[in-house]
Amino acid sequence: MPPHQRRDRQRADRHRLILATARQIAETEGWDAVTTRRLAEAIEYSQPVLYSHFAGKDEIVAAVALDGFAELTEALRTRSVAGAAAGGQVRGGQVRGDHVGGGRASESRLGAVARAYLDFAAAHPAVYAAMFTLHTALTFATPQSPEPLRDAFGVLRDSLGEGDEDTGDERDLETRTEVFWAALHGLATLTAGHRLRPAQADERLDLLVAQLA
Amino acid sequence: MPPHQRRDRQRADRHRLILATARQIAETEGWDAVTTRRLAEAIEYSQPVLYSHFAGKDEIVAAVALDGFAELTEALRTRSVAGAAAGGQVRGGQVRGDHVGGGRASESRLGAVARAYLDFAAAHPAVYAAMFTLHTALTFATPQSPEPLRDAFGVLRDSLGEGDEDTGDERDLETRTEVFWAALHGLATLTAGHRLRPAQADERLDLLVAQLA
DNA sequence: CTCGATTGTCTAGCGCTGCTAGAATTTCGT
DNA sequence: ACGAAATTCTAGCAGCGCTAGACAATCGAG
Repeated sequence: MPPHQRRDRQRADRHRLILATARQIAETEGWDAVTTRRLAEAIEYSQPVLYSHFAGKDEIVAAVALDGFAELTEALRTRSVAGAAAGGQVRGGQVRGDHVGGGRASESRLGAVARAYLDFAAAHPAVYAAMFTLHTALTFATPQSPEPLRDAFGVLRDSLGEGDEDTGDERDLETRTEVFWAALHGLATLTAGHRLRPAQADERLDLLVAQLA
Repeated sequence: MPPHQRRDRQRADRHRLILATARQIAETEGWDAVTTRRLAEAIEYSQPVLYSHFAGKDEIVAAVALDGFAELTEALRTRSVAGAAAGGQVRGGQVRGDHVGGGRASESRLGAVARAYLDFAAAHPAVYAAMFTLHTALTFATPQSPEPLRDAFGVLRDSLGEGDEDTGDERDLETRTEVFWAALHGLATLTAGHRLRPAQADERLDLLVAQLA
């Protein structure tokens, strides 16, 4: 009955093209350069086409942010196990191609996750800005939060709560995770804004991990 | 020879009026509502007058941010000594009129400063956004940084380095201050973005202070 | 295979933004 | 009181997000 499959597939492709193009422009020239006219020209369609996929520019940014959360989660997961094992080379996903930080001989799982987080923010500043700085209408810290958001938070929590498995204070673990996340987020944004001494990045990370362990 | 004093004074008044109005609109309706037309109408002048005081809108935001740093420094200083003493009521500056947090019976100086920081960010979210989130062209972490910026950082550093006065590691103190600031900034922004559980604010602050002490 | 209907796309334009050139006005020194 | 200088305003430009209505391509039925 429905051989509209091709049209649907083409439409989905264009959907992804819009997001990838928006992301690429944002990453190279900043989000201010991502205008509807510019984006439409880049995908070789007219502006109204964008609005047949997304309700508006905000929704495009939100979609990029959501993808970012999924990629961040994957990066944290990958580096989490790698860091716990030996700190081996990282494969797959969005991280490949970036000159990721040290990959130290032996690093705590907490340190590996923290480093992965800051590496992600540094490697994809525009996506990170879409996730946190630009006020997308994504809700947080509630059951209504989209899945990728809660997943990312979950990896952070797991990396904190591995030492004391059954010590009971799960409420405290949630709070510790929030503080951990806040510290990482602060380091990420202040670093991106050139508000911290660039050379001391590793020093700050080590200190943070030491204080939280 | 120069009785232009009145004109100069009026001009300075108008300068302050512009900043105060911009800040007020931003604080009540967000920075998006601060347009040059809106601002010009509010001060009862035409738009070009704004450009005889500031090079552009960005410079207005930057000026508000700079004022914010001075006020933050004062708030931290005040609450720092108050917290070290007994945690008494706070007076003066921008904090008056706000229902500042607890004012606990006895709190560490570190805790008092941290609380003052988060209170400031919560009480003046638009100013705090101008200081950090909006990408003003203010430089940091260099000798060229404007004085109020280095002052605010200095208060944080002092609150961290009071225990071990002459233990030598001043380099480490600088790094500890950066991490402290990053954690506070992360808590402030994530809280403002409703990304943390509102009820656990005190819990997070206590945990952070305990980990850094 | 053709034709009407449906779907998809584009052109053109609205109200808004930050910003500025040049005209009109006010204020000043003589 | 008048010409010069400083100040302020009117009007407009290019670009923004977004949308209505005209146009073109594709589809299903006869």
